[in-house]
Amino acid sequence: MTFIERVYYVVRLIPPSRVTTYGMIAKFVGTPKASRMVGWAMNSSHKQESFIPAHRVVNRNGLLTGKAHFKGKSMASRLEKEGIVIENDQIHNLTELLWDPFIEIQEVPKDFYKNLDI
DNA sequence: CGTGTGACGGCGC
DNA sequence: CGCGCCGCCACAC
Repeated sequence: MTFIERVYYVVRLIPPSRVTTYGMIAKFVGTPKASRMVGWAMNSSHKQESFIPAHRVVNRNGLLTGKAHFKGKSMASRLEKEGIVIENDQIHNLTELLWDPFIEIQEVPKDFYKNLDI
């Protein structure tokens, strides 16, 4: 799988009312220092046919840094609809809501890390 | 091919 | 503590 495919795969697994961070996704997909690339991937995620809950990806402090890229319903309102409380574009109880892919994802497709050296 | 561009993160000051 | 620098890397052009 390509970098983008791996990122989309992980983001699709984030359940409602939970969030994860760009850094965690970057680490999980095998490029721990490429967290910016995760944001870059989210930028074009809306073009995908299947739904990708990009609003559930926030920065390490729980800030909604990607909010400017949402058309229609805002990033905050999408999260609030799932019961997440936001104040000043920031999730307060991030540690409780955090969805850690290393803990939550039991197994990945065989070709997930195919073109990657780890 | 070369280069610019980020929805980030870590580290130093 | 906050702020700013810089490494990062997939992709468009």
